[in-house]
Amino acid sequence: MPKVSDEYKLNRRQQIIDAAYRCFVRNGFHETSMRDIYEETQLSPGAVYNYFRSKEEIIEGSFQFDYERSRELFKSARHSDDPLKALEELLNFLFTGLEDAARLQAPRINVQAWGQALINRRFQETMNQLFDVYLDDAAHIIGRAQERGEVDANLDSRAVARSILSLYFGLELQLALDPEVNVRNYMTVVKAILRGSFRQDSEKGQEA
Amino acid sequence: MPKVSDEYKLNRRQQIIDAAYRCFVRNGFHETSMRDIYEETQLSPGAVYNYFRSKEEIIEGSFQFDYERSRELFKSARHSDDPLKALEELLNFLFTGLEDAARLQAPRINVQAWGQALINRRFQETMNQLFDVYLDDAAHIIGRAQERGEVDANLDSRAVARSILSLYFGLELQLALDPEVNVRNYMTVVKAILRGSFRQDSEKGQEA
Amino acid sequence: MPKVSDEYKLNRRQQIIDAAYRCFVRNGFHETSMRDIYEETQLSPGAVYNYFRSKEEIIEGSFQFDYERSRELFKSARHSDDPLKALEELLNFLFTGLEDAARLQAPRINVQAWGQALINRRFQETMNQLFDVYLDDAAHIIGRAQERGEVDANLDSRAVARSILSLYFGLELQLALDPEVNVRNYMTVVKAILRGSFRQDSEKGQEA
Amino acid sequence: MPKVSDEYKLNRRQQIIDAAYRCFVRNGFHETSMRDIYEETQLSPGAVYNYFRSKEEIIEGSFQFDYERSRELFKSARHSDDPLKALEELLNFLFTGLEDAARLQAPRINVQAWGQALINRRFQETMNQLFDVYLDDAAHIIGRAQERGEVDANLDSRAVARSILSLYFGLELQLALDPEVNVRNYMTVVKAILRGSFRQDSEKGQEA
DNA sequence: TATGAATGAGTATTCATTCAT
DNA sequence: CATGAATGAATACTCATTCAT
Repeated sequence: MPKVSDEYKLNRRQQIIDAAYRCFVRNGFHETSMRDIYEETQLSPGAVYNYFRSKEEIIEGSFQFDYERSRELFKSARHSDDPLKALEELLNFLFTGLEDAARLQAPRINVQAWGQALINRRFQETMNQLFDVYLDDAAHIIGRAQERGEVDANLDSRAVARSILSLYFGLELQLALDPEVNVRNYMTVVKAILRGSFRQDSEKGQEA
Repeated sequence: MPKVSDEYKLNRRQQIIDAAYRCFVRNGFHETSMRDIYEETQLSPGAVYNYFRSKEEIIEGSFQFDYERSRELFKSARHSDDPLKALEELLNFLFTGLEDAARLQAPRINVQAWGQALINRRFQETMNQLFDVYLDDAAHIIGRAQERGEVDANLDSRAVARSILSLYFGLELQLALDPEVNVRNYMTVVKAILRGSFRQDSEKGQEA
Repeated sequence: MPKVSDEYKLNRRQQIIDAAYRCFVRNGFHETSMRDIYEETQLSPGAVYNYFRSKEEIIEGSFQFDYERSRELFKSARHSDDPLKALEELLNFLFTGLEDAARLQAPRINVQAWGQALINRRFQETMNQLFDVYLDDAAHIIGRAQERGEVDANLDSRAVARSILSLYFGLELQLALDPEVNVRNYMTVVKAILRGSFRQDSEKGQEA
Repeated sequence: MPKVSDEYKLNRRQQIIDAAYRCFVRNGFHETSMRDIYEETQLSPGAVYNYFRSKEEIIEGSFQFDYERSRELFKSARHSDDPLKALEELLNFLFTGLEDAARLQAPRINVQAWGQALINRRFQETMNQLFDVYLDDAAHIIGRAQERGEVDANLDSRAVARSILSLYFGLELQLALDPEVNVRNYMTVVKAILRGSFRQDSEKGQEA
């Protein structure tokens, strides 16, 4: 086979990642052998190794957050006039994305990736970077909401950011174990928390 | 060699689990070989296999939620006069437990266990059972709070329960990646959410 | 299988080396696969790896010069009253050893080892050490013979030592390619060289 | 692409051999992959295979004694009036050639080729042929010297020839391991052996 | 019960070679 | 002639598990 277009190569690469993805969803990273992958790909072992240097590289290739898009949204939320509203819109985007991802069983991959991140240096760094960026942005947004008197100023803004992250990743975990989880209802709850309408006024009235 | 007391056997069993636990924290389930385990145990391979039928059994043995105690607390919370208060106390207990567990690096084990649950039938069943029980109890408590007009009745009680579960497991994930996470501050945020004091009145005043 | 005597283990080790030796003689280091070795051993792959950490270790184990014995002889030759006679006896021993070794096809292994020494650091060091020791000793012996007026003092003693080494290794090479080479006749020539009786007086008489 | 001149093809062929030679000197035949070779050549795998049918053919191509020239010299030495003198000149030529070859690290290739000859039929035949021709010629020359009373007639002429071959190949081995070996000094020793001046008269005088 | 030597299916990866373009 | 993607048999080595002592 002669020289081949970059597109051809990217397609092949994607083909391998897709095949690996299906294997990983079925059997996990460790129960999936290279054999499984290249049989699923309908390629020869050598062909797979033309596109990836190792199994680990394939694993890394198989989970890709839409990092760019969400980072962008976080950034713009930082400068919004109404930080909580921007945060809500952002979460709306993220949770909707999760709903789609769940249909592709991405949570199954990602939950395994968390475990991998505890073992593998490169994974860990990627994961930490991701978390830190999100935490920083979210904490900043919360901080601004606190300045505006919209969020209890006594709360640690980073802790609030962590709780929001938990609401996201906790849902991802639950979706991994059960893809039928009703994401819409869950989102409604998250919004209620952000809006302060989770707890009813009745009691507050009593307290007042 | 003569028959040996049950206590002796239990001790040996625990000794193996402890050794395995240390290995798993260090290197994860899959990067830990049986060799690693029996070297850490100072036992022979055959000896280990006298107490566990397989590596998988050891893995299963190595993560044990304090299932009994928390179930009990959930049960009693179900019948409390002040469900939200009972829930808060319950979460207080669970989060404090997590703080302790983090010192033993248990979250590192549990996060891996989530990944394992996606692959391994038995793990999955255990995990689902656990989740379902917690979800059922928490949803029931929330339902009662809704009946009492303390929580927005429009929210799906199970979705609320899921969000609470997320706040717990999301923290566990963050602790696995970074054991220095400030659990106290996080708990304060969770309480603020439950009490409805997360969002400030200022804006609500405007709405009124 | 329980704990086993050291003798047992040494025997197994030797059994593996012997099997590998036969394979190497047949097919060389590189054309011999681990599979060949453990099939020749009638052992399982794992069993072989209980005794050797790698194929390379087996290769190293498979060629063992009688280093100790010959070193000893070299040493004592250094202090002999009649250095050339001692050297001759020494060579007698070495060549006879080679004759025996040739029956076991050892030269085939050693010639390959020379090639390996050019590639592999550890081999090279071993080989160089061996050569240096022999060269030093032989050069010293020649030096003493020169002092006694028995060898042309204009010759570089180390170069003489090198030529003696060549007579040895050159024979080994020839034996590797053809085990039927007549070692006795060859030894006679070497002795004639050492004794100066290789070249006939006839011509010298003419010169006188 | 159009048909191409023979010169072009020969150049390409030589280019590949040169590249392979460099690789073999560095890493040996077996640690050198075809990949190494065609990367060193700056050619594609397919291109290399247009000029050589296999890796083995490249290996064969990479070591080429100046067979023709030395055969010629041997032949003429056979018919010389002064056989020993002719032999000395011949060796002079061969050793000088070795000195040059050592600068190109040819001994490193040849020592490996000896090992290869033990494994590979074609190599073995080539090598044996070479040896036999040399041995036959050298033995014949020695025989003539014996007839002329210049060499001890009791020595087996073929054994003498073998010892001379050893002096040559033994030096090659030593040069492979250490290219700094002083070839000039070594040649002086070889000449002294041929001339019978290696051993001093002093002792002989005593014997007389 | 404890031992640890032995098992052998399984692993990721390599690499000489081919052939469609 | 040149390209280089594809092939796939072969490789060294691992590791959960067994079982004779």
